[in-house]
Order: sequence, then C-alpha cells, then structure tokens
Amino acid sequence: MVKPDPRVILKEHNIPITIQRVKILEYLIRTNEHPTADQIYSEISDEAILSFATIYNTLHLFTKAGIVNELHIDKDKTHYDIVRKPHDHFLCRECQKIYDIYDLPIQPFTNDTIDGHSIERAHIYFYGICRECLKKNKR
Amino acid sequence: MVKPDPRVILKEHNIPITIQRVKILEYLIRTNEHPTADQIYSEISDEAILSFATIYNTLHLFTKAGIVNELHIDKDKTHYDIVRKPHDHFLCRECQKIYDIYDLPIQPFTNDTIDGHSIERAHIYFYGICRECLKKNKR
DNA sequence: CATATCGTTGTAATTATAACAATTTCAAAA
DNA sequence: TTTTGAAATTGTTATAATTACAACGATATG
Repeated sequence: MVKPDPRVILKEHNIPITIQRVKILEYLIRTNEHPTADQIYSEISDEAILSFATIYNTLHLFTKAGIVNELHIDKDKTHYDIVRKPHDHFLCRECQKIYDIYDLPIQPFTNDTIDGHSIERAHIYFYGICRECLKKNKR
Repeated sequence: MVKPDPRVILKEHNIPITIQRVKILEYLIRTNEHPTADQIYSEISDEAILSFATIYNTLHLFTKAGIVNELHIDKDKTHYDIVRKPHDHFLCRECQKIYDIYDLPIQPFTNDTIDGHSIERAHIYFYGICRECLKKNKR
C-alpha cells in the first residue's frame, strides 16, 4: 500500500503547511494505532517543537476537514483515526486495543433518513474480546 | 406502557435497596431523556440526600448489572440510558438532543464473531440534524 | 448487644480538553 | 531588504467530568 504524502493531503484541503501539521499527519499515516492526543505528543515531540495546544488545534482542524475521525469508543479519551476507507472499530475489553473492522455486511446509513432525522454520519463500535486475547485465554 | 418498579428491578439483580439507588433508578425509568450524572444530580438531589460520588458509584453498579447502558455518543459527557429493548441513538448536532432509534433494518452483531474477535456488544451512534431542527430551518 | 460489612458522604485529586494572551513565523507588499 | 499583518504556535491557566479515599453511618447477623 502506498502511504500518502502528508503535504499533498494538506494542499488538497487548502490547509497551510507547517512542520507541526506535517509531523502530526505523518504520524497518523504511519501508525496502525488509533492514537490519543497524548500518544501523538509523546511520539513526535522530539521530532518537532510542539505543544499540546497545537495538537488539539490541529486535530480539530483535521477533523473539520475530514482528514481524521474522532473515535469515542473509549470512555475517557478521544482516539484519532486517519480517514481512508470507511470502516468501523472494535475495542477489546481485555487488552484495550482498537481494531479496524472493514467490510461489514452492511454500511448504509449516511445520506439517509431515519425517523425523519437526517443522518450525516454513523459510528459503529463493537466491544468484546479480541482474537489475540481469545487465544491467550485458551492456554 | 407499564413503568417497571425500581425496587423489583433491584431485587431481581440482587442489589440491596437504598433510597439513593431507588431514586436514581426511578428517575432513569420516568425520564425520556438520556441524562448525564449532572442532570441526575440536579433532578433528584432534593428528593434524597445524595452526593456525586454515590451517583457515579450507583451508575457503575447499574451498568455492570446490565440495568443501564453508558452512551458515549457525546464527546465529553457520559449519558445513561435504561436498558429496555435494544436500540440505537441519534445525536442532533444542532439542538444536542439524543433520540432513540428503534427497529433498524439490521441489529445482529452480538454473540457474533468478526475477524476472529468475539463481539459482546455493539453501539451504533448516528449524527446529523433531527426532524425538529429540520422543520425549524425550513421556515 | 456487639461487630463486621456495606453504602454514602464530602472533599481532594486527577485527567482530558479548552481558552487565551503573548510570541513567533512567514509570505507578500513596499 | 525591510516592513507588515494575519495566521500559527506556545505556555499557561481554567474548566469540567470523573475518580479516589478516608471517615462516618446504617444495617444485618449472630
């Protein structure tokens, strides 16, 4: 899979380029995690001068632009996820890891109407025990 | 619809009865909102002596017992919802009201396996503009 | 009645996030 | 090159939700 260029993405969205934005986006692209603001900070604070305020500002900016999704799968932290293909998420209640779920049998909803409400987005969160923890528990 | 008796519910779950628990559950049963800890406090703090600590303790207890569901549809607050029929939720980005969504075309998922993960619960959150706000905006 | 357990309270601590004023950056204009 | 001004970033402070915990109180059991 070709990793997209953060600078290109920013340009496509008419967002002026700064080192901080590039670094944050770069990290979101290369990680397979669904990092919190905190994780982003500790991962890239050595690569560029940046503060927490910038992280939050930038993530809000990216969210508005549709570059990232905020996940509220986890009770007390917001996780961020770069938008590629639409997909859903699974949180393991044992190891707390978040997995991407692609290709659900259904994925309609958006641009739809339910009970008269106009639906713009839908988030589906699954909770349970992940395959890794299932394996471990068997032993 | 017959409103269930809070004391009966507590007994069924082997939870010792206290005034606070009864009052909290009573409120959850009679309200059509999806209150936050805060709302619960301000609604019933005059009916019984109770503190925030008790609200949270009780809500966690109820959640574990399966009497209520924690909703994380809203970025920075937890909303609580009494468990009756399984259903999903819609949050209006204009008026912030949460609506119950019953009878989605699909509702399988639980006790299922996806990508090898064992699914125990699924939460579906819809976001958009509710029918009331749609009406208002038309005028 | 004595005592052990459980529930509640009140307060203090913690954590994530937001707000804000001061400073810096940087590109365009002069 | 220098100036200028908007936008971005910083560091700090504030806020709000939630949790932790020690002390107190009620209750049930023997």
